[in-house]
Amino acid sequence: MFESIDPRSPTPLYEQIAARVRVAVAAGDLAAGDALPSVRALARDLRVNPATVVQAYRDLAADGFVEMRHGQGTFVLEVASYLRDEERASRALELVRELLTEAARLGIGAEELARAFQAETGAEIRE
Amino acid sequence: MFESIDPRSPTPLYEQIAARVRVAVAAGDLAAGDALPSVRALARDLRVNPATVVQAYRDLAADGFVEMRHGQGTFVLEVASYLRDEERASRALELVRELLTEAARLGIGAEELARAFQAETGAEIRE
DNA sequence: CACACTGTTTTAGTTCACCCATACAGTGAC
DNA sequence: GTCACTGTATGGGTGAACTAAAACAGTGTG
Repeated sequence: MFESIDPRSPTPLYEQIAARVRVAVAAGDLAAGDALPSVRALARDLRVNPATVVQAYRDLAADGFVEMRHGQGTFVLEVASYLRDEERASRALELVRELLTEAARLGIGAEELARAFQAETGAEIRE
Repeated sequence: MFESIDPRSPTPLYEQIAARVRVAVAAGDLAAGDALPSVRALARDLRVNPATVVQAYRDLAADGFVEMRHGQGTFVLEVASYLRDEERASRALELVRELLTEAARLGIGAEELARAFQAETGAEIRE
């Protein structure tokens, strides 16, 4: 589930790990109540220090995504499940609208954004 | 022109200074060909080290906003259209990256965003 | 030339985010 | 209790970003 962690990426390891968990939850690979890999197990798999995984988990806990239970494990919370399917699509639309608004303020049009989006994600965009 | 610099702000001093110049240019307070305050003069006014002002000016020069002439001063450039395009493209990329980061926090991937973008702008996107 | 301005370069100190290592503490099965 | 797991807490090493200081170099005037 957490194969591709890139130590040379400019984004910190703990953020990459947290992002993986968020994606897994959003994609339904992890449901509310499910246990995440233990700190040590995941650290071993990713060849990373346990404290780094802890930092990722702590961030997720601060956001209300998961709950850390001393001696038991880290578990996905209910709240995370509302971000699914239509809800996700709607949230995506909202984010895109914010992007377009902010861009318009700078005189940047949709075409320019499309190019940037394509450059960043590799997606092919046509007008 | 550069009164309000806040040393306690989390945004670096040199970025604050550079931002002031951009605003001044955008607002027309500084026209093409105008000289910026000298490194030392501005540093004295802002009670900041000259090297800090240099870094701000260097950033602006790298963006094509100004030109630093050894022994003469720093001058606002004619904003050639291709430079504006470059600046716009760079800002667009920055905005898209923020979008992707924010989306990732919610477990929303690039694909979902591409769909939303297409729905909102009518642009055709292919993977 | 000297002089007073301009930007340039180099070096260094401070701070902070990131990551790691290690010891500490709770939980549950046996 | 003991054991094997779980998360917790503390301190340290590393490197990058930021700011500063000082010495170096170009320009134009008299």
